[in-house]
Amino acid sequence: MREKILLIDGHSMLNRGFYGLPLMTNSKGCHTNAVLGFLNIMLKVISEEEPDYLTVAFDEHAPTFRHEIYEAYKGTRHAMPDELKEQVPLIKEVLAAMGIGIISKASLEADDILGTISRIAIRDGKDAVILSGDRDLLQLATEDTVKIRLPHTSKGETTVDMFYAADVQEKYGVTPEGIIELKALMGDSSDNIPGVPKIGEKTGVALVQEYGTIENLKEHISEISKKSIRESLEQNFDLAVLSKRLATIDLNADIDFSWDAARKGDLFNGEAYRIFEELELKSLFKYFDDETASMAKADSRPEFETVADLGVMEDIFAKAKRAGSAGVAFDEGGICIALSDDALYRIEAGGFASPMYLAAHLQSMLDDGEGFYYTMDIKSQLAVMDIKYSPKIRDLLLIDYLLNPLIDDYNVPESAEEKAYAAMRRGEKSFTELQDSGMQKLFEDVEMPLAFVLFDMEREGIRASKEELVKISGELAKDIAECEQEIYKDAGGEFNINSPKQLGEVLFGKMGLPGGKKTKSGYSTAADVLEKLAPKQPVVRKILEYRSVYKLKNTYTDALTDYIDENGRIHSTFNQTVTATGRLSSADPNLQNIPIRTERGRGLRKVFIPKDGCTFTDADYSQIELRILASLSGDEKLIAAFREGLDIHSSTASHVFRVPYDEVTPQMRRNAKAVNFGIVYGISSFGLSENLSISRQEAKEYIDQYFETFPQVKKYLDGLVASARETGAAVTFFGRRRPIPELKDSNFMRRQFGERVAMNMPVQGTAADIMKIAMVRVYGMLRDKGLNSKLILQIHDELLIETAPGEEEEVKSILREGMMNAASLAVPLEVDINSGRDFYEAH
DNA sequence: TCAATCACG
DNA sequence: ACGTACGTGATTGAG
Repeated sequence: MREKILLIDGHSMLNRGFYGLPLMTNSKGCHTNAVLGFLNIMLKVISEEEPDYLTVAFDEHAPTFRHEIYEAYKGTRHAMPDELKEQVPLIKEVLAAMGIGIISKASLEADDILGTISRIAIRDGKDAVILSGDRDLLQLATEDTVKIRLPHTSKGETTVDMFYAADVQEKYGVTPEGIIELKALMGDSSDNIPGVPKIGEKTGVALVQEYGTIENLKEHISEISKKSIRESLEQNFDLAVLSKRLATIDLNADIDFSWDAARKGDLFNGEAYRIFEELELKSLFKYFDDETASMAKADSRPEFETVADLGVMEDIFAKAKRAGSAGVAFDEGGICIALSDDALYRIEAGGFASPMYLAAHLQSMLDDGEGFYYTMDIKSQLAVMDIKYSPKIRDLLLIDYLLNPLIDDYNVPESAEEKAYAAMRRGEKSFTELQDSGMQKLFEDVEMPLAFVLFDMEREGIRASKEELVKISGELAKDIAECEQEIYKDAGGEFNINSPKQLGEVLFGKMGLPGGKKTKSGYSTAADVLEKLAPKQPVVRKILEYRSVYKLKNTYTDALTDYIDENGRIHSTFNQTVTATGRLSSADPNLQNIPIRTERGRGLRKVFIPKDGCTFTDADYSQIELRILASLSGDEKLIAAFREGLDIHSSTASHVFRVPYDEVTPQMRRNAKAVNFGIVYGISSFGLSENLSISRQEAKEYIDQYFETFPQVKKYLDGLVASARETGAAVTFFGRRRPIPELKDSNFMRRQFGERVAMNMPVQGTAADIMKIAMVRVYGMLRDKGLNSKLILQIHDELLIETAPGEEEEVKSILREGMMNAASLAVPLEVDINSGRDFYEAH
């Protein structure tokens, strides 16, 4: 078996990775998509080719000879985006860790290096495989020793095509050498090769097939029949000569290459593991054997000294109390305290050091210590040790979230050791950054205390009646079966109604319903599309009915039943670090999307009941986002409408449609309501027209009317976009920040999205801030007054309290006071309060 | 694992 | 000439 070398075009593959995967950041905000894309393709090809040698070639940043020629010609090069640039050193580090040789040289381009090594391989009797995203490299293919592999994505699947000389001939109609001539004529914009004007792929291939080389072509220009081509060649032949020089890969470059240095070793070694861990490329862990992985993990994990002696424990607590700052974390087994790199302690529970004893010591440290105590994800730790809030606790996870709410994984370590260590290492620095960004108050007054509130809400949970749920589920099942049969009858056969693909085929194909409008990968069968397409079709109505009932059963009744614990209660998780705007989210199960808009769905709320003797008290902000818009924009008319206590949608309708307030029709109010939503979402005439099923022209008129009526709102929204463009972020009234990288995107659509986000985030985010402040206040008042009522749910603008007997009036006044006075705006914050014997009644 | 769909604010 | 309303989470089918 001949030996084989895999040669990789570094920048070209990094480029492919970058544009092939969506931008990803790890918890440190560092972009890694190009690195991951590069590695995925490289590993795929390695497993297919099983090479004995491996080398990656990079271009140097300094302009090379061939670049200079080109720049002299055109004067520019495409700038690399920063998000890609920062990944160049990363991939080099990764490759070095994997023991893969890198070659680059100031005067050479990567393809010269690859070309030269491929010829060295031929000379030494070995095979060469070249991996690149650049078709230019096809000129290097030979009959059976040098093979070019080009990645190629279709339908989301990446395959790496294979080219020997014959394959090049077959696919492109020219020999590998002919590729050079072809590029000389047609150019290559991605590779900065100009080519000859008017000559594209088709003409180029024909000319190369006819004349072989451009030198020969030059002799025969007069024979070319097509006038425009002939003239272009006559006038621009120097461009062809230049392009040929640019396109020709050097096969005898002066490089340092040795087979020894290129030999492939163990790619998945400990060093590689650690660097993947640092970059948080978790999907690559699967390539490592368990032993390497656990060794690498142990190596990078800080060593904590186990403390079991009571005297030593007290010493450490005392030392921590005097420290300026420390990292702290706990689990059921004990407390980890990180004072410095050389002072890492794990205080073990056991014997006299009971969990209660440890909790008391920890609490005393947090209350009376001189410093600040950084931890990571406090809410998840409270379940094992009941610690009360102290202003000296600082949660690094919450700091990281405030610094950048867009990160999808904050990489919270599993173990208490690593939490304490990370908190110690990064705590102070990140906190300073937080101060510099003006979010200290938001952090200390809102997010930190809120974490403790949320923990209590999760622990309390909400009672749900299993019997009732099972009963409803049975009824729904019956309806589903009925619907199903009727649909099959209409469709003339059975199929899977839940498959949008099959449903589309039946509706628009078999049944020939009016043209399937919206498409992407087939027909859209979304409710609003079907509604517009054929609102009167009985099948369509049945399908929509089927879907809604099916959803009710599977997503709500059945799923919720499984979440009921032995005390008959459901405990959701309130995520504090997932949304881009500062809102909370609820999951496992999501209790923020329990049906209400249809009566049938709303009935489900009857299964949520307070514990025996209690009632529910529910409070929701009325139109909080529009009140914020009025207040922050300072628009007098909008402010006046709220101060006068008018119905805001009717008021908007009367202004936009120019009719007296009392003569606003329900239709006008509906339209105005959609306009108000549109304003908050960052309006576009298209979006509004879709939503209201009106023409774009009409939608535009509504919007123009709106802005004419409320000129300050217009000015405010324009200002938001302008300042977001300047600073790269949108900000709420309380200083919460959301970066908007889309505003700088080269893609028009994504830039537009960025503008809508710039308008929406300050409004939605300020509402979220106010609600969080209200929650901390309400929780504090319930506690300070020694009440037994508990805050149990938050649904963005709504709070639900399980109210203890006799506390009804006090709870109402706490909710009213806590929510109304959470912020002082130019318009009053109004709160609607209801009570009831179940969630249905209370809201 | 992703796209489509739909529940909520 | 593009192709869009803002923010979430759960379920399903299909690859």
